[in-house]
Amino acid sequence: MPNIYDISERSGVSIATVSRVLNGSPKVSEATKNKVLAVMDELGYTPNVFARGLGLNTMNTVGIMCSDSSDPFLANAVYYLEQNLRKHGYDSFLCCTGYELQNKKNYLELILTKRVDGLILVGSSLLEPNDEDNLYIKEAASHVPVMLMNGVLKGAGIYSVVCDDCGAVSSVTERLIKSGRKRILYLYTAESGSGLQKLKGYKEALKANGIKCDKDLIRLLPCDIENTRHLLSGLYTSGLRFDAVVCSEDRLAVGAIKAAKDMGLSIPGDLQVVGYNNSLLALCTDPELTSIDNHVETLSATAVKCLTDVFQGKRIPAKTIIQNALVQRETTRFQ
Amino acid sequence: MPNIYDISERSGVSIATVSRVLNGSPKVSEATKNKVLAVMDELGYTPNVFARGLGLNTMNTVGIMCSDSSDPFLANAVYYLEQNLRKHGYDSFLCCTGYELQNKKNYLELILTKRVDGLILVGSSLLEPNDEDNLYIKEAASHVPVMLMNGVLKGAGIYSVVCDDCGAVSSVTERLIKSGRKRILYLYTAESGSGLQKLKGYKEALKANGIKCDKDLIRLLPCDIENTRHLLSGLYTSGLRFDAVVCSEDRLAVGAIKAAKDMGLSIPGDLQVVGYNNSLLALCTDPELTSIDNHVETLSATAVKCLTDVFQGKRIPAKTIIQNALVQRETTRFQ
DNA sequence: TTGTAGGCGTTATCAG
DNA sequence: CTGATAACGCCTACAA
Repeated sequence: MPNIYDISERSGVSIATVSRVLNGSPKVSEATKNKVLAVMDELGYTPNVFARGLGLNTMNTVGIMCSDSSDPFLANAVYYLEQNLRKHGYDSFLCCTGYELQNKKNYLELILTKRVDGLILVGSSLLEPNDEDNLYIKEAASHVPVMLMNGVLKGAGIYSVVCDDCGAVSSVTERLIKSGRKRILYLYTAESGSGLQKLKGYKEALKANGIKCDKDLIRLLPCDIENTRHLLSGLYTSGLRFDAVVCSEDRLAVGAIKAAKDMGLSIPGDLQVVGYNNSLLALCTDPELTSIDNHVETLSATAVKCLTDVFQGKRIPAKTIIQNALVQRETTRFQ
Repeated sequence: MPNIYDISERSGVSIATVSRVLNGSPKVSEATKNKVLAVMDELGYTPNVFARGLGLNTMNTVGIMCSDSSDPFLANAVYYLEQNLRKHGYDSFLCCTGYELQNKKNYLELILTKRVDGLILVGSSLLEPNDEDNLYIKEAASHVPVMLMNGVLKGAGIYSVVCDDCGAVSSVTERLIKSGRKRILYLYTAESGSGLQKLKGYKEALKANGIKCDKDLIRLLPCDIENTRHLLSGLYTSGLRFDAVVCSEDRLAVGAIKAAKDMGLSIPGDLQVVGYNNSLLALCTDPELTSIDNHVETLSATAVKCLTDVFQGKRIPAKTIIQNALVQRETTRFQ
């Protein structure tokens, strides 16, 4: 592989001049510039990123961390993030941490080792409910800017882009109530930031409409179709009644739809169902699932925009909120 | 950030010794080793990857290229690849190219620029049907080893890990035939490597069972649920008859299931449906979808294993074949 | 406009 | 076992 000396020699100029051409310095005569470029082309020269990084201490790379990139929502996010970063001239280092705190810590350290220019943490599942367990993130933020996507954490160098999860759930719950539903089941999978926001929205809507919150109607469960299906069937068999289900994940909603069939309930007549994320799954069920769309694309684009703004020394708000939208399909019936 | 000189100074040894400790060289006395380690710990020392890369010309990083990491199959693959690479001590550079040839070329060049140690190209959609359009990959393989996951290309430094797509489709088609189906529709989305392999399997099964291949029953279409649904309904309305559908993607199969409902056909009685990839979608439909599982996890693990073997100078076969398995659910009825 | 020389932080090759 | 010292390839004052 040719280096800057080869180019220098071949084109009869010094390495400094070659370097200048490489970096588009204005103080190089057109003639020498063309000559050098020609030689570079001829020899198939590519600058060595290590050498460059060594001096500049940057490699135009952003680390993306998520718990599990095979989760449909996160997969989408990772995709859009990568696309947007590239558009801004940055490459992506991907890192899937799983759900254990110690792993998250290890990976974060590892990724910092790689001298990334910034960090994007995707998904609220990366944040621990206990605030002191997130100290390692604050520590990281003292080295490079950290963007949280769908999660909020306060600290210097930490920025968040989030959906209005609370508002979205509150709004849809309210619409269910207005359509006559009184016993609305709420299913969620994690006590994570957005999980709690959504729950908050649910409770707010009930309260605003004078409905007492029934603990039996709020269920924390793993994110699994079959499991949800059995749980709901079980609850129904044991006498619990509900006329709507709001879920924090589309997967739960799929389970709910299947359970309805088991229980002989018609959708949306006997039971209305709302999912979250508006993923591909929403189009696969029968009837098709009404779901809250959290605009991953916008969310990702905003995260990248904010991060690159920070790189350029601009000041940006610590928290940016994106509105989400309800996509109505066949599992609900309200205006 | 402390460097090797700081450690050297503080611990009273030369940088050479520090470096030896860093790399676990055996010829360092236990005493000095401990002393150095203590200082490193105290100062929170992290070796600079750029400097290291500069000398070694490697950063223990593998580039992962795929067309679209939000595709459920590719998302899974990316996830498992990342996990496995990390297990072997490699980091992942992710690159989503989209489907245009020129972009693929650009990204490949870009990723090589980053001095990755190897390349994994995921999904047959990265390969062009026209062989000379894949020259850029062969070119890349002259620099670093290239692993193709679910695609085959011959050339020095190019290795493939693939499923037996042909065999899997052939087998399931044969079972449909044995169960009495005669007019089996075959839907596929791309003339890519695995797309053609699957088609080949379909044709082989027909031939082996003395059924003439009807061109009308083979359809190339975009990978979209709604579109598939309408196409099938349209075909049916216009008089085409079929009693089974084999699809190259689960998404197509979802469309087929919905179309069956539109047409008033019962599944699996009037119509049996088989999908491909055994993705989450297969669990969302009603009835649940029988699908061919191509063992992404095994596939990914194998790809990484092979690549790291190559790194270590081992000789590995140019092509490794993984068997896939049929997961029977409710859209088929055969033994 | 161009060239010279020093530095970035490691690793590796020699001597001791 | 340990220490000097020369690469590795690029960037950038500073000089010319």
